[in-house]
Amino acid sequence: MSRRDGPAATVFIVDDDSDLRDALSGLFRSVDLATTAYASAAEFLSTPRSDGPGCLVLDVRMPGLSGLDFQAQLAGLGIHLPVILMTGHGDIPMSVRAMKAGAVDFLTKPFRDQDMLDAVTAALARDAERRSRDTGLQAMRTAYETLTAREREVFLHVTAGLMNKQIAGLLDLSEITIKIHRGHVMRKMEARSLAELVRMAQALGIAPD
Amino acid sequence: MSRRDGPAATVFIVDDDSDLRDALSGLFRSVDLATTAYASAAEFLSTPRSDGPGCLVLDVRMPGLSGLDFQAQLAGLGIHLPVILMTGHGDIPMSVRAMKAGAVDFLTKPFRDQDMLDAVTAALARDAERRSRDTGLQAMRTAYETLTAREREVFLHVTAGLMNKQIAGLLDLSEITIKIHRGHVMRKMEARSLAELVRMAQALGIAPD
DNA sequence: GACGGAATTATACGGAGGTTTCATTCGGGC
DNA sequence: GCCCGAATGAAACCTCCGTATAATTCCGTC
Repeated sequence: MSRRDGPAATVFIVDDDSDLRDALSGLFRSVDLATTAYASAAEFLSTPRSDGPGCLVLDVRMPGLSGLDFQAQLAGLGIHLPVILMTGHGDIPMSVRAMKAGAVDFLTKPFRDQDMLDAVTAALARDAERRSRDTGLQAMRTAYETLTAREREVFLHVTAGLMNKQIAGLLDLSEITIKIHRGHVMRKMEARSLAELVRMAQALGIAPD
Repeated sequence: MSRRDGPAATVFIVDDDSDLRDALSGLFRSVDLATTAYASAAEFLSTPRSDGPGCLVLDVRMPGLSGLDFQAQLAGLGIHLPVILMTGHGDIPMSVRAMKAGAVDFLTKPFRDQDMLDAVTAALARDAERRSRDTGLQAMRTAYETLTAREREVFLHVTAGLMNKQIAGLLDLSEITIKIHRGHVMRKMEARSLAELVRMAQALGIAPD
């Protein structure tokens, strides 16, 4: 509860150079950021870790998986932490590739402490933003899971703007049945108005076309 | 009508090196891309130009405004063309800055023709995507402009999910008046259902909170 | 001063939404 | 065989939405 970036944000450092790991750890601790350091991507992956807010600071050149390769794999592993890359022997194509892949920043060693701190601040802000976007969405997805197949059909057509009788015609059902399903959808999704349901459909990516 | 990127996509080249301008023009014409070249940012800005689809290919080092400075100014000038930067004497911080500012790519001279073509293809795709997003939005904004102040208030509350009588209470009006305004909103916005109106509100950034 | 648009409200009516109650059918699962 | 949830639907009832008609007020323009 020390900074504006929220509770328990952790900077995960992955670098094979123990001196740099220590230096970075000290730097981040000096601004009250929790820090955990690893000597390799493999060590990071094999160590149990809470999925709290944070960001990754990766060295590009490491034995085993390079920082760039590791970055490319993260999404597939379900890890969405923002990434900051650093390198002592980089080139422009490398940095461009990293930025295209979504890196927050790409720093060349030696870098100024303040540049690293700025990058981490930006990364934590991005993570916080993603998390707040995700939080509401997760509850919606969970609620959506509880819908039956029929209810999902009705959900789709209702949020597309069709009237009950039109949906009834499409699905070859009676209007009263649509009303029942529609009521179930509203209750299960915890929507208090059609407008809210439409917004949920948007957030869930349930487009009419 | 020669490529999948739509009608009349133009590559705008801005570089003070006339040899490179000619080479790039030839390259783009070889794949049926319309091309216009300029020797400086100022020349580009002072030349009348249709606002059709396209992208910009900028040299970083130019007399007058540099490619990076020019890129930074584009949004303020209402120009949203995707930017590809190229340089013969760049460094990593420069490329990172450009990518952070939204550049599609950052190429170092000499580059392979195919790399430039790939970058342009990506840039045109990004432009086409932005345009298709913008097209519908522009019509909505125009329609929204025709709404009176009262109608906009009602629009806001309706798409927030409030009932007519609740809106009437908030605005200290009778329910029938809300119904009238609501009808006007639907007609002026050309929305055929409440769901459609809610989606428009989302697209227009008219959030309840 | 006349005209028109915006805003307001009332009455009335028809259509659409939503819930409750009751009832039937169909598949699983114990 | 029995129970349960999902799906279906009919009847009744109430609320909400939407429009048409008509009227009043205010404000700015011609």
